[in-house]
Amino acid sequence: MLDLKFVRSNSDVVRDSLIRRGEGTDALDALLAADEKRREILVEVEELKRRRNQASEKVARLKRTGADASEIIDEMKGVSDHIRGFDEELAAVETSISELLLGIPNIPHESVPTGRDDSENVEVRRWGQPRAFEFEPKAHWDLGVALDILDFERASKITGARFAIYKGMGSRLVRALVNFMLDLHTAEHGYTEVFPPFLVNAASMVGTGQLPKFADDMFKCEGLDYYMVPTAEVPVTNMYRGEILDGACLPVKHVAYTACFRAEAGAAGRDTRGLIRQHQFDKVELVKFVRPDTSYDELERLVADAQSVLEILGLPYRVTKMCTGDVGFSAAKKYDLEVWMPSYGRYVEISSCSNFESFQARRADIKFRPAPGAKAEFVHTLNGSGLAVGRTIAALLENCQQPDGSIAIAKRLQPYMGGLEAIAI
RNA sequence: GGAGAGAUGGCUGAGUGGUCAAAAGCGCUCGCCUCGAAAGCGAGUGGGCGGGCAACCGCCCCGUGAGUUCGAAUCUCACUCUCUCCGCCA
Repeated sequence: MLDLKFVRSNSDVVRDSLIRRGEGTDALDALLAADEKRREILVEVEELKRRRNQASEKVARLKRTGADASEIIDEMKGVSDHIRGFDEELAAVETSISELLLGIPNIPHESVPTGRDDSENVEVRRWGQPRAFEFEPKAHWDLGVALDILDFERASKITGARFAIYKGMGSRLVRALVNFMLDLHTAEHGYTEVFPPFLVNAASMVGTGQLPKFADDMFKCEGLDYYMVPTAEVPVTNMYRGEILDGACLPVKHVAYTACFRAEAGAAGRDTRGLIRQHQFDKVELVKFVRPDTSYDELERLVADAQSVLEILGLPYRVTKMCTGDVGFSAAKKYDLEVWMPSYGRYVEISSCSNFESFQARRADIKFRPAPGAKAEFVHTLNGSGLAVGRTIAALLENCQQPDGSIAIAKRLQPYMGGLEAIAI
């Protein structure tokens, strides 16, 4: 959410941002009109309330001395009715203001390239070489089923499409990757581990920006105000909702494993095979709360932390900078890490690292006190996957497959796999 | 699920219809004292919104939302959360 005062006094900046994102500006115009209307009502109703307060004071004084105050009281009855009417009008305008404001996306950082969609994202760098196979490489869904470590058919029986069962060493591999990633980020990158609830309330979803705009993308528990987390970003960022953090504690860095649940409403027919697009997947997420003047440095470090997972696993990847049309609703700047996926013959997103500046902090009311006694300010929040486990497994199966269909296990992962060097039949 | 207690500022905690943004204490900031520090003493110290060039002025906020009243932290109702006891349970 943007600051209403900022929008009012910099409407041209906001308008330009919407145009750069390829969005309409009707909501902005409606917002500016509602804001003006609100201030008109406010001036009138506040004047009436001032009169009422003065009269109340007078009544109190008169009553204390035992004098009669009925004349003032009768007069104020009319004023109070008037106030009630204005207050109702005001509440209606304020409701529409907050709805409109919640629907306006963040302003992209100046370093974000202007572009219409993902085709105009900018590649920043590459690491590693896609392997030249001396045999016909198989897709991970074929490899996994052949090794009996993935079972999509039974998963669709017990639940439905876009679910998977990991079995045997496949299941072990999930556990190994989660543990490896958590160990790496806590021990080497200074993150504090968190294990949060997998269900969150609507206020949390609003806080990080999933609601109200993206209600169709997630699963809601029927009859309850609970949503299944689409990413650990939601519970972890909202841990500090409504709080003022001690400036001396910043940056606060958390790493969390959760299962993630996404409805994938707009993705019918896409990535229907394999582990790439599932309704349920596992992810280790990095979340930071930082001082505003450090947030872009922190974003670069966050990307480096995520990259190191791919490098240790020996998976070739590239980093792309999202353009204004693909940066996402809440982010001011976003990098994607894309891993080489032989079955796709291209790089596939495996991590998304964003700086939200104060957009989420304002929605979730997360502040910090820069120094003892100083005025509290909004923190900047960042997050990134470190990494998505399902896609990591897909990448490992495909990139580390051997001619006989077995999978070589990366050195750093072997201790987590009970010393296993390869998954074979 | 049943019974009861509670929710007040950065924290502890008083306030049960009329100058209450709210006592007191702690914490914090500044000053005095000191070679320096601690202690002590003094002053200050919540947030949001609006008007004004500014000094400043006004409105709102005591878990959330409705209501009663000329007037609500205080009374009524609903909800949420926390704690205690009972039941159930991985």
